[in-house]
Amino acid sequence: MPTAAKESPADRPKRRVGRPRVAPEPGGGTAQAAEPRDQLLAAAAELFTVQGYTATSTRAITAKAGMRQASMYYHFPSKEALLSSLLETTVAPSLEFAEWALAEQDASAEARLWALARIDAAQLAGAEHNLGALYLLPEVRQEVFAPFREMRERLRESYRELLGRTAAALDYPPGGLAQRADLVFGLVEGVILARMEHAPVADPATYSAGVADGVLRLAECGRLAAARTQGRRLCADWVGRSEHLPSSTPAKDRQ
Amino acid sequence: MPTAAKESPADRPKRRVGRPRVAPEPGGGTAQAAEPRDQLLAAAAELFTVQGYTATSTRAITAKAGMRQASMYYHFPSKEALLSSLLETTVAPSLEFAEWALAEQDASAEARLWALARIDAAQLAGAEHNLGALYLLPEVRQEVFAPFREMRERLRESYRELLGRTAAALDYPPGGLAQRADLVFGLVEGVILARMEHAPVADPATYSAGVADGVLRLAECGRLAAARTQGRRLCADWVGRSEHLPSSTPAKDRQ
DNA sequence: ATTATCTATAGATCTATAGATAATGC
DNA sequence: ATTATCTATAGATCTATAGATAATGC
Repeated sequence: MPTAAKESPADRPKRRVGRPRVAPEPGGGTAQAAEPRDQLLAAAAELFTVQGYTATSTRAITAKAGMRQASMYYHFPSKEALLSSLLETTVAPSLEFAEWALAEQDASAEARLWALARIDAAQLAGAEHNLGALYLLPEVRQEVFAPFREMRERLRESYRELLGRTAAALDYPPGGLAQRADLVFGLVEGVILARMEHAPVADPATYSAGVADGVLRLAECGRLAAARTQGRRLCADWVGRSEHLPSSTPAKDRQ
Repeated sequence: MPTAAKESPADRPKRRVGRPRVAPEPGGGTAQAAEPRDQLLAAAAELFTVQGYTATSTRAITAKAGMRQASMYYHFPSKEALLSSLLETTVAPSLEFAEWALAEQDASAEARLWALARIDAAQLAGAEHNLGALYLLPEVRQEVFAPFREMRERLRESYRELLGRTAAALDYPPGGLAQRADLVFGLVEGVILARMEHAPVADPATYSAGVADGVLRLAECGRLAAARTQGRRLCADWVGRSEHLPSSTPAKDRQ
């Protein structure tokens, strides 16, 4: 008989290699069967978004993940690495879409702008634990996190670029484009702020479509209905497309 | 001869009561002649907004203010009290305007909404050290800061209230008002996010008027020009009004 | 005497490392 | 033998308090 099934069918507690944990899985939070690395990421995501980075101790993270403080360092070299990993998985999907949309010359700039806002807002609204708030952590200004700030800056640039290609942009006053782009970006990220104070967004799909509509209103593009129709198609194309590719993000990040 | 001039005319270094400081005023930052309490607040404002609350030590604050770590506790009972004081002076002015505007039944809801956004955005854009970012600090969720979260919630409510009184609101879908209010609030607070990543806003007056215009576009109020004209008048009324009153905020907070 | 600072430090953290240990794999 | 955990702890913080001290005020 060749090698037995690598993943046990989850009907038994799955015996793992290595010294067993002494700390119990705390009820609720993390899925029991998850990999330790993912348990740590999930715990850190919740604590960093709610309490902040410096205010969250490695002890608190590991307690929530169900292990001892020092065991974290078997999976991550530092506390910073945890935040880096979370930042990475948060910004990457939106940025990938932005760069794909920029290249889709067939669609109108308005439709692509709508679609970008729609995808971006949906990701912010739908993610567990308001991950977008991680970018607002002051600690992200530290030099270690510069790569993620740059990714985010590229995302902002994509908004500016698409906005500049809309027909309405021709009528903006000099210097108005940059300001308008700030407003647009702020509108999308308003999702983060809303989540910080309210409960999680009830219906991400509707909400993010409303955000995307708002973006076009702000941009003073007319013909909203047409752009929305075409934009929806772009979103659908992207989702279909990325489902065939070997996804870089784990399946549970999608929804 | 009666009591001499209480304030020396600033031509001499002004001899203060109490043991002299040993730490030098660090160049730049704080005005030399400021009160120690204000020096601490200014230092904390810069450090909290840039580095975050927990990541900023009392030692760093006092070093920037030009005194020793323990001397802070003569002026403030705790590090939390410093943040509380900053939060208070940041939210109070906008909230005062909001409550005045809500009561000004003579003006249209559109004009008052424009004016609120204008005043609020100008305060966020013009303040030194992006003080609005203090509300985004995760630590503000702690119970001690609940009063300030409530003040801010009342400000958000004011936006919702004015938005609900616009003519356009009649056409919003059910449940659309709350979402629209979130978008509006997010748009205004986008100023904070823009400042977090860019340089300070070059021209707060123009910028904040642009934000206020954007709010009405988002709200789908027509007749923007009329609302803007009336809104500008409301802003002017308020500024004139508050200059006669005994201001609760120190003079240097205005600008 | 009062004021505003200082020095020194207690006591409580917090991150990361060293080295032991209890499982499975072969 | 390898893996994934554990216990224990070094070393570096950090906040707040105790008590001394160097000015001015009267």
